Amino acid sequence: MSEHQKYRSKVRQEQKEATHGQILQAALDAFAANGFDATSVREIAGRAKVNHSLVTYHFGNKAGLWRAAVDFLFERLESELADVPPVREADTAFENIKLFIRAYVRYCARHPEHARIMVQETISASDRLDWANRTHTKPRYEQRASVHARLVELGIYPDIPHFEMNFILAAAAQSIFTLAAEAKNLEGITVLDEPRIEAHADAIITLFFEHHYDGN
Amino acid sequence: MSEHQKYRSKVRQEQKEATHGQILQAALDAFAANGFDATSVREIAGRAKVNHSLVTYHFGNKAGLWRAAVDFLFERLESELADVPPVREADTAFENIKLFIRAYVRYCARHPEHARIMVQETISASDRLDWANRTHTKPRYEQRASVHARLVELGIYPDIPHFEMNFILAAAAQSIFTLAAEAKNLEGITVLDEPRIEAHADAIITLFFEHHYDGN
DNA sequence: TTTTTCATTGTACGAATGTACTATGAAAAA
DNA sequence: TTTTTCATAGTACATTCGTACAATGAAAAA
Repeated sequence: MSEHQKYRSKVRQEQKEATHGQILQAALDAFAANGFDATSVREIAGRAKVNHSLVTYHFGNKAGLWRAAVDFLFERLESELADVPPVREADTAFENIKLFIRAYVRYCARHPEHARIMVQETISASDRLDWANRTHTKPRYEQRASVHARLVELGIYPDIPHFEMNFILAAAAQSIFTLAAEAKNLEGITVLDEPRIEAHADAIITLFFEHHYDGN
Repeated sequence: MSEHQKYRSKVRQEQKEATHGQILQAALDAFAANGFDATSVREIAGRAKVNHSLVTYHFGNKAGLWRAAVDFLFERLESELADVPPVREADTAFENIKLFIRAYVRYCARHPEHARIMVQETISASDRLDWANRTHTKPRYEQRASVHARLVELGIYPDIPHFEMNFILAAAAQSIFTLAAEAKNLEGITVLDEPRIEAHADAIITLFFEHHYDGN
């Protein structure tokens, strides 16, 4: 092979990347549905319609595939929320935080596997969680902390710790989509259609920011 | 054996019930930590320090043990929240719903395994979930729906569907305890000590009922 | 005392697991 | 054309799984 050849055959490379992507997608579905330990490499390969050995070939091992899947999730999150206007100017901060909440609710509905995977891993307190927090969650968390401080300063957020606010808001936004099976079961509702998603964003915004009981 | 003998040896019966209870407790811990499929009967037996065959003997099979564990959880929930004053009288409704929220937050902190088990099962959308919803969740949900209607009528709750309110409130109350590993990881915080539990209840009540941003 | 009961223990087995390994064969390189 | 590469497929293996079933032995019953 020529020393200068940087690219192998384009056809082959594209085929390889297609396989890589199929396995990754199948892994996202399977890990979200069943969690890491209860998902078998062979099940993922079956969903992706490839031989089970290809998982080892493309990702080293099962844990490597999981990390690749989680990398994918957070990179997509970052890119899909990239154009939400930042919370900075006092006169637009209130509208912008509501825009952000709405955008995040839509993201949760579009990609429920993200929260499903992370919730299961958090409950198990695995060392995969440590890795994911170090690599993805914590940087984002600290970034939001400064936004939180600004919003408290502006009087938009009540003066409760970011720690509390972060968990409450994330849980409120994610839960009906992460737990869609419960919604289906309790109300016969399919939670992932558009009007219902907007209704959920409305509910959170109303409850947190636009509702006030004056104490009778 | 005499036809009239209803009770076998008390000593033996107590010993048997003790074993039964040990297995049940171990199952709660294990199912909460790893979910149904990723928990092995042998691991549960190991935690309970009994032979693995006793699981089959006492509970028929793994699924039977799971159902017994979930029965236990909901019965304990019922009994531990039994003496929270009901929301009926208009002049005490606001205080009473806050009392209920505080009591529920405390329950979530005291027994995080409850939400952990149910969340994992809901994400997996197993048929164990169908059983649990039919047997436990749905009756409680419908009971709360009537309380919700009363609170909307009184102007305490905003006029958003019970469906939304139920998910948001439950998620807000449960999340920091269900996801205690994340709290530990992000802030180094052990979430289960008493002042922090009260702080969490305060945060929810403030955010939902006592905070209002007037727009400006 | 002898017999019966039954909570517990021990054993066994087919199925499924993660992954290391070899084999294959079409396409790229020589 | 012949040789090499490498993405994919097949095989093999130790380990663990749920659970069926037989063995045990101390306590209860007779």
